[in-house]
Amino acid sequence: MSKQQQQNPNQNQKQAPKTAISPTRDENFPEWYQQVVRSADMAENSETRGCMVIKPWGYGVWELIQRQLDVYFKDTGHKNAYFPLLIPVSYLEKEAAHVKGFATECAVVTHHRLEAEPQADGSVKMVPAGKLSEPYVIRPTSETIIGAAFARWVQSYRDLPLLINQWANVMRWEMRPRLFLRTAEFLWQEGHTAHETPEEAMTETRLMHGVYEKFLREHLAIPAIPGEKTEAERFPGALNTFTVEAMVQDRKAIQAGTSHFLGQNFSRASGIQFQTRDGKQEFGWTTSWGMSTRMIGTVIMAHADDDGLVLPPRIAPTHVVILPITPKEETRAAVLEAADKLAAELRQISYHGAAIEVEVDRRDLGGGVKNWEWIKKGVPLRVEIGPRDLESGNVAVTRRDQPVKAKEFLPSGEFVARAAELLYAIQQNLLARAQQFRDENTRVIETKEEFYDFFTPKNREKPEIHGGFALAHWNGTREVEEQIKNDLKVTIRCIPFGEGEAGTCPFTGMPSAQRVVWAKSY
RNA sequence: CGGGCCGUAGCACAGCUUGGUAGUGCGCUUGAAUGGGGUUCAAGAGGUCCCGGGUUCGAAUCCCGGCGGCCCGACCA
Repeated sequence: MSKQQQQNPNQNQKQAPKTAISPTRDENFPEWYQQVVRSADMAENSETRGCMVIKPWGYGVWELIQRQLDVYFKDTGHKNAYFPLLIPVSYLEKEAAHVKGFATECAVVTHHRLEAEPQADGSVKMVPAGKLSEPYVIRPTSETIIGAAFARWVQSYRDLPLLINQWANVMRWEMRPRLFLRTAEFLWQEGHTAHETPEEAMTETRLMHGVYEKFLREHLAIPAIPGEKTEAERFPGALNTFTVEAMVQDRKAIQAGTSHFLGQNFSRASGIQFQTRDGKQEFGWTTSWGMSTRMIGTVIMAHADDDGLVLPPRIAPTHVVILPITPKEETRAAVLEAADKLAAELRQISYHGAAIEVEVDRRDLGGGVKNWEWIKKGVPLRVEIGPRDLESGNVAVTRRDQPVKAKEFLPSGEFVARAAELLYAIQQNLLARAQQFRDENTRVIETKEEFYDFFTPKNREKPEIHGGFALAHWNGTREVEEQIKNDLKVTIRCIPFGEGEAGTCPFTGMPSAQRVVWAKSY
């Protein structure tokens, strides 16, 4: 691409690109993603390696995700709390599988101060001093330190269930960062609960799993397949891991939220013990579940198009942007006044129990620059109001889920009356669209040949977007999973719930209890 | 940690082969026009050419060493 620009820079500048984002999804999906994030002004890379700066527009989306998820947590009886960023290394060591899973990506704090060390050239270098007797890791997750707290808080069966959630940042030293999708530091929530019986803990695990599935569908307009992880993909230290797997537009899978049944592994490790109803001592049964800023990346890859971000209205920081068209100085004041009046009327309208968020963009920018900015930001509704509309009483409305030029003129009053309805319709349409995309790219597969063909690009040199979700049988062994992963980089994303029909594993000819979902993944 | 590529203005890059005044586009500032679609014109600001050493009258350019980044692989909530 850069070569083309070098060869013919003038032509490239004069030809207005057909799409706001280049390259397009088909041309280069990963690069398209980066450009969407940048064009929407959501986040940027920081000078701290692997970490991002989340800018107001991106953080606004996160705040809405946070706010709405939190309601579900509260509704299901959870309370928020906060635990330390730094975890003593000895805590991690308590659970063997857990420490093994996270050891390779821990940032370690070994010192507690800096000392000035004069250099030969006269400058001063600050070097770590005050070595800690026991190092800390910056939390990659908080099971161990929350477990230690739970051990203090839980004495009796009367203290159970203990239902806690924390909103926090965590750090996992990633080798290959990508904005929102995989960064060294990210924001998330982690729920941690302790229960009296395994049944109760499992019910909790499944309940929160259901909350995630519902949240994705109703708030992010993403249909996800709920199911269980195989042993190979399980959370380190968990007995069961449940996932919601979404498909994004390059047809890969992304894990959009996980809920773990931890059995007594972590309560043994942390000493979460309680006196039972019949006076015995027993270890508690714990769960944990989390959803992160990765959801923002998921939303982008699920809904954005070649003109930039497309936000589901429920998580759009601004629902309606009003663009005053002020071609002549004489009419300028009247147009702005009408725009403000329209904004005020819209703010009286309720959408999902809160006022519609409206912004009047009065910046003195020329032409369609402003309009394109809002397109790239993914605002659900754009409304133009100009001198001609003052006379006709109309406004020009464009939905972000429709083509850029699909402008509809509506009487101003009618638009106000229908604004909430339009937002519901956009939300609905995005979900339907994503659902259709997933269905079109999900295939029931019976043979090994068909399977390998499905996941092999036609053009080896420059792989096109290919594959999708494959529903195929599996004999339940780790060996098969391993083999497929080595051959195709395809893994089992989940074992879906529901009555699975038995069949034959296409890779081994052995019996299979049910079909599982295979895909390449993020 | 292995293989490849690259460090020049806020961003994207040209210039390096063949050493000789630091460039282009976007963005930014100011002014004017324009105004239902990514607008135009004019003026302007902005650089330790990654760092250190060497060769040379002279280094962004050549040589040596270092540091940093990107991509592919490996690893992976």
